[in-house]
Amino acid sequence: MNKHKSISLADIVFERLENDILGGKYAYGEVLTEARLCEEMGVSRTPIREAIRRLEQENILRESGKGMVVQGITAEDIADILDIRVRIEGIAARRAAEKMTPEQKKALVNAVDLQEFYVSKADPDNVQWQDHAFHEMIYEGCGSTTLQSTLVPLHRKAQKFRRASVEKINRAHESTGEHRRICDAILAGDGDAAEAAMNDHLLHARESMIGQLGID
Amino acid sequence: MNKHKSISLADIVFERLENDILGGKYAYGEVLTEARLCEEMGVSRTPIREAIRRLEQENILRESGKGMVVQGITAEDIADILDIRVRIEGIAARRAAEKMTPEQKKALVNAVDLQEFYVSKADPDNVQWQDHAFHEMIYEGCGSTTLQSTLVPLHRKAQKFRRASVEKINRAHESTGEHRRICDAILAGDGDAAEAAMNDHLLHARESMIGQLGID
DNA sequence: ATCCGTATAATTGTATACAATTATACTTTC
DNA sequence: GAAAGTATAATTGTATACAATTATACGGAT
Repeated sequence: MNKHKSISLADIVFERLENDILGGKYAYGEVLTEARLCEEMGVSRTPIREAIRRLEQENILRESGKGMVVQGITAEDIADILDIRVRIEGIAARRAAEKMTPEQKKALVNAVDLQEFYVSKADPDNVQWQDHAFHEMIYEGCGSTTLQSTLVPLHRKAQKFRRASVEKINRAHESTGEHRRICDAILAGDGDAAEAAMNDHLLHARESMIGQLGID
Repeated sequence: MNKHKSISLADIVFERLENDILGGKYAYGEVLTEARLCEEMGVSRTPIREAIRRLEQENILRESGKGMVVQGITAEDIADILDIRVRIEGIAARRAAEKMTPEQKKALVNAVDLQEFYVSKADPDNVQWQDHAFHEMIYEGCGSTTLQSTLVPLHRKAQKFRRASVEKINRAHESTGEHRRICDAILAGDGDAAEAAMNDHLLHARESMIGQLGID
C-alpha cells in the first residue's frame, strides 16, 4: 500500500545541495569535489553522485574535468525564467481550468485562502510557501507531464533565488489578489480567463523582479 | 588540456536507455528493474542508477515502489512539446542572432548547407541529423543556459519520437528552406527576423506533426 | 476453502573497495 | 635556472558487498 516513494538520502542531498547553491552557500564558479560533499553531508559517495547528476541535468552544476563547477543562478537567468514562464504558464492555467478535479480545485482555493491569511499576518515565509504551492498545484493539475516537467524546475529555481533576495512582503498583497483571480477562473472552468489572468500575474511578477534586480 | 568530459558508461546507458524507451523497445507502462537493465547492458548497477535518475528527472521514467515504470512519450506529449517550442524557441533564435560568434554562425551555415545536400540526395537520416544539429546550435548560441536546458530535452524527445514515426522526407524540403531563412536572419544579426522565421518554422512543424498524429 | 502470519526471495538504498585517469610536485638533466 | 619526465597523490568511474525494505509464496489455523 505504499503509494509514494520513500525519501532517500539521495533525495535529501539533492534538495539540500540545490538549496545551498541557490541560497548562496557555495560561490558561483566554486569547484565541489565528491569527497568534500561526502564529508559535509556525512553520507557516502553514492547518494552524492546521484544528486550531482540530477543537478547537472538542471544546469545548476557543470562538469569540468576536475570536480563539479557551481553554475548557480544569475539575475539574467531569473529574467529568462520569467520570460519563459510568461509565455507558457498561461497554457498550464488554461488546461488546469479544463481538467482539474474537484479535489484539486478545493486544494487550490485553500492555498489562496491561506496565502491571504498569511499576508494579513505579515508572515512572508508562509506567504511564499503558499505561493509556491499554488503554482505547483496548477502544474500538477494541468494534466500535462511535459508542461509540468518544464515548469517545475524553472519555478523552483526562481523560488529558491527569491528566498535569498530582498523581495518578501512587497508584492505579496497584489500577487495574492492575482492568484485569487486565476483561481476563480479555474473554479469556473473558464480556460480563456485563467490563461489571461496567469499571463497578467506573470507579467507583473516579471516587471517587479526586473525592477528589483535592475536589469534589462 | 582535456576540455570535454570523457564519455562514461553512465552517459552511454542514459543515451541508449532513452533511445530504447522513445524508440519503443520497452512498452509504456512496462516495469524495469535495475538487475534486468544491468544484464541487458552488461554493466553494474552504478551507471544504470545514474542514468535512471536522469531519465526520471526528464519524466521518461517514473518511480513506482517496485521498479521504474516506463513513461515514454505520447502523441499528446509531442503536441505539448511543439506548443511550448512555438512559444519560446523564437526567443532563442532572437538571442542567437544577437549573440552568436562568427565560428558558431559558420557552423550553422554549414549545417543548413549539409541539410540541403542530404535533401537533394534523399537521405532522410542525415537530413534529420542536420536538422537536429541546427536547432542544438541555436540553443547553444543563444547564450542562455536557461533557454538551453529548457529546450534541449524537449527537442530531444521530439526528435527521438520522430525517428520512430512515419515522417521522414515528407516535410524535409520545406523545413530546410525555413532553416535557411532563420539562418540568414541570424547571420544578418536581425533578431526580429530570426524570431519571426523560427516561429513560422515551428508553427509549420506543429501543423505537420498534428496532421500526422491525428490529434487536436 | 479462505485468511492471516511468517519466512523467503527479490529489489532498491547505501557504503566501500578497486581501477583508471589526471593533476601536481619533485627531481634530474641540460 | 628552466624544462621535462617521472612518481605520487587526488579525483572520478565502476563494481560489488551489505543492509533494509517490500513483495510473494507457502503453510497452518479457523
